[in-house]
Formats: sequence, structure tokens, C-alpha cells
Amino acid sequence: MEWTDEIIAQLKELWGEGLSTAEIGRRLSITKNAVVGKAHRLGLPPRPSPIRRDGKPKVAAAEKAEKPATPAAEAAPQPAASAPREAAPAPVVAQSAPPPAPPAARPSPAAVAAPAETVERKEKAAPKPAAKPKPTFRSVSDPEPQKRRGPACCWPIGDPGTPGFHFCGATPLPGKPYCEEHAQIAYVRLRDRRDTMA
DNA sequence: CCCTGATTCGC
DNA sequence: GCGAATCAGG
Repeated sequence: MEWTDEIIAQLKELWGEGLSTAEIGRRLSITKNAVVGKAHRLGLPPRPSPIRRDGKPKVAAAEKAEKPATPAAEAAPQPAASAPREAAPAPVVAQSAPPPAPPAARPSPAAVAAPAETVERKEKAAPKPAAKPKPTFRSVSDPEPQKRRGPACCWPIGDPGTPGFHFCGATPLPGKPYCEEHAQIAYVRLRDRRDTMA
């Protein structure tokens, strides 16, 4: 995996948006582990973790136990690195949204050319779904995005690292990193998105 | 089961 | 540095 500045910036952006690691991973066509791992290494602010890892590392404990480790290192004081980020309820994906709308009633974002193709989670080795010759999207919300220099929709098109990879670039919605149409896809329930697209 | 994020550790 | 495997809670 080649972590270019662009991709890293994307990661930070999405992370800051409060998206789940898996979601970010889907967007960038990488695994959530990669996302988490990188985020961790980058020192990005941790999100509320569903779990609490302290008293029972089964395997890890066993392995660790075999390592003597220098007792002196334990005395090191550790100032908590808690980030100021507290309220990040998120524009977040409506994962827990009520299911009133039948599948058929899905918004169906017209001109959208499914970016990350929502690759199958099990098919990690899947070849690049890329190939999006016709970026029909930007013409809708912004006829001439290339002239603008302000905020740009950072929805990834294609896979990072591949030749045709780029970001949407259209004018984002206020407060969001995506343009109107991509925001639509961005904030829907995962399940729906999975079978709706493709 | 599905989801989630964090840590570990071989590479 | 990277990320799959693993762990663990909801």
C-alpha cells in the first residue's frame, strides 16, 4: 500500500468526519485494518472504541509474559493524549436509521458512477474496478470544477495509486467533504449501499 | 450473526 | 511502516 500525501489527507479528512474505519476503508478500497493501523500510526484522535482492552489479553499476555522487559521502563509517566474531540456524533452514516423506506424507494443517485464500487469484503484481491472513463458527476453540481480552487469534493474515483485515480472535485456541501451527490451515497445505510450499487 | 475500533506482531 | 489476524464490545 502506497500512502501518498493525498491518500493520507483523505484518510484524515474522513476520519475527522467521524466515519467508521471500515467505511473509510471501503471508500479508499483498502481494509479497515489498514485504516485503523495507519490512523494509529499517524496519531489521529482515537474514536470511541466499542471495546475496552485492559485486563484480559489472552494470547498477547502469554506471549508478552515470555518477554522479560526492562522494569525501568514501567516508571515512565504517560500523559494521556486525549484529544479535544468529544462531540462527534457525526453527520454519520444512518446505520441505525429506521427502516421505513422499502429497498425500491432508494434515492438512486442518477449520474453517480459508483466510485469505490464497494468491493466485496472477501474479495480483497479483486482487480481494480477503476475505469470510470466518464465522470458524469461533476457536470451536475459544478460545470467547471477545475477553475475553482476552493474546497473540493474528495470522493475518490477509482483506486488510490492507480493511474486514473482522482477525486471528484465538485463543490462540496457546506460542512461536508463531498458534493451533493456524493454526500448522498456517503450517508446511507451500509446494507442498502451494498446491494444497491454494483 | 452483523457491526464496530484497538492492538499485536510477522513481514 | 504496513496491515492481517486477533481481540473484544454492541
